[in-house]
Order: sequence, then C-alpha cells, then structure tokens
Amino acid sequence: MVKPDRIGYKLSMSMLLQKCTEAGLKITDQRKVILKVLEESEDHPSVETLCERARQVDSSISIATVYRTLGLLNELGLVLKHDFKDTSARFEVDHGHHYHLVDTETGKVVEFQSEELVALINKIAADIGYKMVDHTFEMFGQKIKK
Amino acid sequence: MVKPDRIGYKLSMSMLLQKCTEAGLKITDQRKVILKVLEESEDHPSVETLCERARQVDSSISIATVYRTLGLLNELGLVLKHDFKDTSARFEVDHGHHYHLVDTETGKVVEFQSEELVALINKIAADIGYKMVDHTFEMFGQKIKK
DNA sequence: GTAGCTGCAAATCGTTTGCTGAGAA
DNA sequence: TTCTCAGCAAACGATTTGCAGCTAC
Repeated sequence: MVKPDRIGYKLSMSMLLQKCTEAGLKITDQRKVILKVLEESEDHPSVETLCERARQVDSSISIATVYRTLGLLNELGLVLKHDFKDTSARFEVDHGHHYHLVDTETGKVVEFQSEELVALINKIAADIGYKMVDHTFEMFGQKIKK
Repeated sequence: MVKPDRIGYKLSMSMLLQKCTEAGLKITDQRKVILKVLEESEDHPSVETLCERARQVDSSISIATVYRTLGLLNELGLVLKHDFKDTSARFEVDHGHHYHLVDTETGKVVEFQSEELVALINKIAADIGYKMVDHTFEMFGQKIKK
C-alpha cells in the first residue's frame, strides 16, 4: 500500500539512523559514512562508486562493508537496488515511490512518479489473488526530438 | 482486465528459425535443439536448466553455446531475459506482452496480461518526452488467503 | 563482556572469451 | 571456400564469505 507521507519525502540522516537502531543494527562510523554518502548522492551509484565516495571521508572503509551495509539497508527497505542493464547494481535511498527511465542513447536516468501506476499494479496483484510486496520497474527509452 | 494464465500468441519453431535466418544466423543443430527446448518450456528456465534439457537431446551441447545462443536470441528480441531475484537469469520465448508475479513464499511464477498497464507505461514515457523502447517489470507478492 | 561489525584476502559462481577444429551456406 | 560457430577450459568480475581482531552498547 502507498504511504502518503513518504511520497516525494526526503529521508533525513537522523531518520535513517533511527530506523537502523530500531532494527537492531549497531551504528558504526562506517555505516554513518556510507549512509551519509548515499543520502547525499543525487544519482544512483554502484557499490564501487559508493565505496570511492565513502573512502574520501574514511579511507579505510572496505568494499565488503559497503556490500554488507547495502544488503542490510535493502532488507530494511531503506535502500533500493536497481538493475539498469549496466554491469553492476545501482543503489539509492528510498525516497518514496518513483521510477526510472534510462535514456538508451546517453545513459542519463530520468526519475518520475505516477500514482496511477502504483494504483494499477496494486490492483492487478489483487485481481490475480495476490498482495504485492515488492516490484521492479525500469524503463528504457529514446528522447523524442521536436 | 487482468487475466492470469499463459497468454498471447505462440511463436512456432519454423517462425523462430526463419527470423534467425533473416538475421543472418546459421542454423546449426545446436541452435535448433536450444530453440526447440526453449519453445517447448512452459516455465522460465535458467541457462543451466536449459542446458540440461538440451543435453538430453544432444549431450555434447556446451553451456557456452547456450549462453551465446540466448544472447543472440535476446538481441533479436525473440527471447526475453528476466530477473526474478534468483541467483541467475531466466529466459523464455517472447510470446507477446505479458508479465510475471513471483510468489514470494513458493517461488511459483504467475503470468498475467494487462493492456491497461502497457497503455499506461507508454503514456508515461510520452509524457516525459520519451519513446519507450524497452522496459522491465516484475512483481513479487503473497497469495491472499480466503 | 559480548554479540555484532570490520578489513582483508580468498572463494564463489554466473557469465564471457580466446583458441582451434568443425560445419553451414 | 569462407566465415561463422562449437566445445573446451581458462578468464572475468561482481558479490560473498571465513577469519581474526575491533567496537558499539
């Protein structure tokens, strides 16, 4: 179901940390750095890119920790994992329902929202007897020239 | 109207082979076996599963050939590649617009069709100035108990 | 104190690729 | 004949994991 209060809402660092604590995770320096870097990223970084950014703050952070942290955050639903048909997975903080269209010519990622789409897929799931718990949806397109 | 079940038109072997020929591919025995096995599969086999099935017909077929063949067929648009959050990719012959809902408890895959969904995503792309050339959409859900 | 976390390096494993002989056109 | 294709095995590369020391709580 759609949580209205999360649509287009920006999850703050303190909120993210709070949710981690609630989930029983220990708030280590590394996790704080990784979360901060993720939260400040305007793009959809790969694990490697994220690790590089985190290392600029704390050069000792290892890629294994980044993988483990992202895995946990993804399980908690705080972080989303995307497959843009690139070589590696891309991540972002879940700031509410929005989707991505990847420009097949430039690789640029356009974000968009659609309540209509959210409503439709929930309806579809219900129609075939299921409660939707997750879904993936990525679009690939070419810019229309005018 | 959403309608679960296997749907859409069925691409015949001869049609598949014809499209391969048109694309300039050589029709080898291995390719014929792989195509036949794929075309007869009612599920969404992984490369490994597909290779095992193909080997029952011709035990000399290697997994490398299966990978290469699927890659080519996918490029031609004859075969679709899915990510069911399993460890490996799943494949099927493209029998027309339909989607998948994976039961998160049993792993069972339910196919469904929705013209409404197709129309909506095309409209969304157009709204943001793009022509949709491809998209991925997978749902994950729990069966509603009655 | 201790359960959970980290860095390191090695292991995993799905997928790709170089090479060489074989076979379709 | 020619050029693609197949099988094999090695390479690749993203991700995971065992281990031993460290740290949040």
